[in-house]
Amino acid sequence: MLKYEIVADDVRARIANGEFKPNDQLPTTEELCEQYDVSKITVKKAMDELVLHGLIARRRGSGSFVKGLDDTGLHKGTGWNMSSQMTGFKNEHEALGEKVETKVEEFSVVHPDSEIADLLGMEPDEFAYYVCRVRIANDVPQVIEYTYMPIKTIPDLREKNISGSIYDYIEQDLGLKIGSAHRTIRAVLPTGNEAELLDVPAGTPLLEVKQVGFLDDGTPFEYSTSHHAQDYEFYSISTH
Amino acid sequence: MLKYEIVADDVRARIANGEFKPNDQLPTTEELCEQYDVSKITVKKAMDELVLHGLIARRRGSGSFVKGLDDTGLHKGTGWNMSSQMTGFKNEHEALGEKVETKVEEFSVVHPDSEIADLLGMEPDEFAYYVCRVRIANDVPQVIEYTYMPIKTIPDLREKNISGSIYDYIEQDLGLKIGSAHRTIRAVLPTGNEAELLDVPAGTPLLEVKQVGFLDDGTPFEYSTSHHAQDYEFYSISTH
DNA sequence: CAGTGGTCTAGACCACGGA
DNA sequence: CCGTGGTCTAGACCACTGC
Repeated sequence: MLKYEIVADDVRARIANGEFKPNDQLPTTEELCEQYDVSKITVKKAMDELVLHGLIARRRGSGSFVKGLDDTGLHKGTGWNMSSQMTGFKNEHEALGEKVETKVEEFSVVHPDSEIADLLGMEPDEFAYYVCRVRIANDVPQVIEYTYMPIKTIPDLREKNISGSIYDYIEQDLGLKIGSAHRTIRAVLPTGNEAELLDVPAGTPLLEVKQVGFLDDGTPFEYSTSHHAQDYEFYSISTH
Repeated sequence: MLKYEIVADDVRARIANGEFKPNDQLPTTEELCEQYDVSKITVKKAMDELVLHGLIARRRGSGSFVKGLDDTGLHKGTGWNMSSQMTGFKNEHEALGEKVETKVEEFSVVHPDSEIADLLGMEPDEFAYYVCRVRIANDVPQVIEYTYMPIKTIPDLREKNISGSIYDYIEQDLGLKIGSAHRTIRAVLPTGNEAELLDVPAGTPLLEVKQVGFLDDGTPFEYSTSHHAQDYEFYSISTH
């Protein structure tokens, strides 16, 4: 394990167990260097992680402070909410001990329209898989997904792959690495068909997440639109 | 201007002007060190910025690559969408040359309920300003905001401040610095009153953004709930 | 095995905050 | 003024990719 991860994890643990409370000032960089026997830059990198995840704020000239936040509020679970948004529906819900099912509504090979082809870096004559799935947790339909994946990037997709976790297929079977996702979020209403598949009344507001997924070398591998029911929440931290 | 900012800005410009195209490999770290006459760590920091903003991907052992993305897609404007989400409604829309108005629906001093008081680090007997505003751009109502701000942190708020930009009041008049925001996003329907104020039909889906804002020393200064109409989109980039 | 990016160091120097 | 965190360097070493 990297040194800066050890430092970040340990300081995070000390915040979680109450040694450092909201609004407390943390030890100075120099003190942390001594405590963990690492250099200043390593402490800096560790603290930058905690800033990125919203646990602390640092101010030149005055010090580092634990953010005034209760664990009971917006800030649920381990505090690693952002990263869980990259592991996929199945892994996320199974980690919570929920029963996960997937209903494949459609699975075909198509030429995506030009907007989607552009986003995926595809020529007009290339093919992509098109998958429409309803994801179900504990017998309650949660979300309907419409996904396009270029065949040249994600080859040989089969029925058995798409009824489980496509992310696992990509990372474990194909040996590729998922790097990042660009998302646009809106509020929408279900179509008649969606209301039926998601088992919600017509007029129920849904959270739409449009996403382009990228491999770790920057290649786009997925364009998907998801319509989330059941009061799904998206969590995000911004920094100046 | 810092060296890593110069490097990051210049590489970003070279991507924007087409010198580096989507899926191209960037110069190696060593080459960039020579081009800009800086050290390896400075190039690393500059490239980390670009990774964070979704422009490039880096892979140990093989190189750095421009992400396969058109400017015309999700990736609008200057590519700095995330950071614009920290400047407030007025500054954001005036930067687009739009006429901005604010209708103050309510302005009072209250004891917030215990959940909000907790999130703002307030004792039960403390007071907070409560503001309800409708923000209007080019004569079209865009969003209705319900905001709580602790008086101890944001003192002496007046009518004239809330009809402009509260963020400007905090940063320019009070001399405080805004640091970060934690947001939770859902889809909701307007109440009857909201539909009227936002001038949308009942049943129009709205994007709800619940937010706790923090100063740069980690003090929470704002709890707000916003209901956005007009197909407002929220943009976000996640990394593994 | 060569080439790439990632981590880490010790130490110099700078910018900012607050008494 | 001192104490804080931020930037930057030169260079050592490590980890991963891909031929």
